[in-house]
Amino acid sequence: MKKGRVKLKDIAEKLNISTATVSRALRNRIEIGAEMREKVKAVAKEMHYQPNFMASHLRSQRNFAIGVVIPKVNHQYMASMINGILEEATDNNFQVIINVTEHSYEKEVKAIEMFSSGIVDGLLICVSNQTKYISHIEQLQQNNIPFVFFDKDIPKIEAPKVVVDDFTGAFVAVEHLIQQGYTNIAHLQDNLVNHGSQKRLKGYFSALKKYGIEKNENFVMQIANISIGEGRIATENLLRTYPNIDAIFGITDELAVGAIQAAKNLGRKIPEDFGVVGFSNWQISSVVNPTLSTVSQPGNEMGKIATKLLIQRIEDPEKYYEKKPIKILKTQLLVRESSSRLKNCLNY
Amino acid sequence: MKKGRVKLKDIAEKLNISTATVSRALRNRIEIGAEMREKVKAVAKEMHYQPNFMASHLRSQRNFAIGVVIPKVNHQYMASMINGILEEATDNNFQVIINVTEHSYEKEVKAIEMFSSGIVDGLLICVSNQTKYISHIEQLQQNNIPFVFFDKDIPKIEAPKVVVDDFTGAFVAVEHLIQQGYTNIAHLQDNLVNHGSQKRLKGYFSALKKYGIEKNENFVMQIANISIGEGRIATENLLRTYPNIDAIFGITDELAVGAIQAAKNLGRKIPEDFGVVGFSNWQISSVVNPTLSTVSQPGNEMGKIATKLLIQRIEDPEKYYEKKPIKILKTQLLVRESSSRLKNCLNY
DNA sequence: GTGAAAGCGCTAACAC
DNA sequence: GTGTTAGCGCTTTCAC
Repeated sequence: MKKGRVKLKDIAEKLNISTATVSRALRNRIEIGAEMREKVKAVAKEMHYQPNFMASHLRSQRNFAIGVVIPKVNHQYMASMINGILEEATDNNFQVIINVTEHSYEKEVKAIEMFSSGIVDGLLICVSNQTKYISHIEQLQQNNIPFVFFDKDIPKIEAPKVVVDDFTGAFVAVEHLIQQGYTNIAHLQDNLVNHGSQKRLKGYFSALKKYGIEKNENFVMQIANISIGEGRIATENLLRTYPNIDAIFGITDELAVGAIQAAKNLGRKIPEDFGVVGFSNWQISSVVNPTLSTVSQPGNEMGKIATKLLIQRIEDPEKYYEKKPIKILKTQLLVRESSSRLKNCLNY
Repeated sequence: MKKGRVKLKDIAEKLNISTATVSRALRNRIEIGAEMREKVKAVAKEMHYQPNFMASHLRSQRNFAIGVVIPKVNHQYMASMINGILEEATDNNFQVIINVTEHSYEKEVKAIEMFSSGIVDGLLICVSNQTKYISHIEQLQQNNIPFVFFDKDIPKIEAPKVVVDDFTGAFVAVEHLIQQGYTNIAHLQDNLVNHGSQKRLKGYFSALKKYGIEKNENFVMQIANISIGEGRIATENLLRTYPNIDAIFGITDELAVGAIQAAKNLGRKIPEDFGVVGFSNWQISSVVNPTLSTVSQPGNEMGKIATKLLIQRIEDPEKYYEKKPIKILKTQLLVRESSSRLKNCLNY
């Protein structure tokens, strides 16, 4: 596209053949003899030919590329999802283009608009936690662009989805705290916009209920901008107001690490006086002191499944048009030091 | 591109005007009257028109998009670089497409080939630490595709570069350890393929020399696959073989955190008996116990500068063709607990 | 097997 | 101001 780029025509002229023949030879079409094919390929290589995506895909209406929209790539779990996506896509000869929205609704809309404009065959979407409106997603459906939600779910929209079982993940985490003997368990939440967050909240309440612990709405803190520091501040405030709180379930590991810091600052002994469990198994969770118990999610598997679903419907839209499967993957509780009050309960 | 996608022609027919007028109206060209412009825009919106990137850019030879090639997005520093890139690009109305190579040479080549095919106007490249061959980069130059190296430098290639001062960063870190009274300072390295790594090694040697400490090649450990675990294992081996080692300078925070774990496992008191300094200021460095001193790098600034340089040469290739500036940014030593043997030296 | 020609959706040059 | 026309680089009929 820049001046001087080698194109099919240049190769054709050099060999005194037509561009059609060159195009066919480079794409290994059977019509072309082996001899000619090799000759063309040799010249193409020699001239450093790079096919022009724009042109070929404008013509063929196929890209062999998928777009990925994600809010952030800041921890183990996200990284493993991307790995899963890349592995599955590469196996199917698809390119992957990633667009990071930084949890901004505007950037998400822009990213999806950009991907809608013919650059990719389909989309893998993980919505930001600021996404309250969904018209940009509905537009995808109207434009017949296949997409699959992963990690984050928007219940209102009917589409294939791959998510983890947030409810059970949270339930098991809180149940574990209760079984370890903690009774006044607070919960650090995000802004609760996301459906998964709401399900984790329900899991938290449900576990309390099962063990006959009365729920206290004041024990749930909503934190708009999640960070270790915010988790620490929120926990310090909580513990000053309600000194009887003896455990924290954080909706992410960042908040949970903040809770550990706060508890230590206030002289609580972890896990003897105070228990903490996080969610997602970030790298920090195995480094912090004490190490943080957490709910790990199968990121790689999720990326792979989502990508497979997407490619299926790219390859055969009619066949999969009606099918909107929702895959719910299991989480795993990793018990580390921050919640192992009883003996022999560490499993990681 | 999918069946039924609305195109310029559909809008034109509905309004009984030409596609050219529609195109101009949508792009706010002055030739078009305000009334017509609004009418066209309204219809376009109503019909959910999405311009086709492929077509418009094939025609105009301009994308307003830049590609980013990076090995991994796994820590604070990388994330802040990407933020810087996104901020600067957005300010200039450029889209950003990111391709993660996972430190694989093959993926890097594929990513660059894909970006070379007209999808973006220019490239921001951070090479992987496996990149020993450079023909894929040279091809970019032959194809006149503007690019800027950032973070990682390939000395052999003449191109605009934005890097940090690895030599001084390492020098200051090791000097700090010496000033804190550590004398047998080992160094955990990566595979030394990367030029920046080599410069950090030189900085390490140079600081030792300045203070009359004889260098010991056995104190430098090369680690192929960097991780916390590998850092721990390497340090344990080092300390068993050379018990007199009393400090570690790690080329990344991951290795340094591994060193902290190893030293603790072997009963060394940090920072009293043993000092550790890392590089890059990952999130883990402020969470680990004791907190890790590290050399922080101005990621956001680097991303911004690299993006600015790239956009300059996209906008005006002739003017900047000859200029291949090399910007070297300053690092900052953050002294935390892991190396603060003397009083009042903490600065972070 | 190979070439000629049309056209993917859009924009720019040129008319009027 | 607006329409007509050509063509970006490629793939794909349809001839031969």
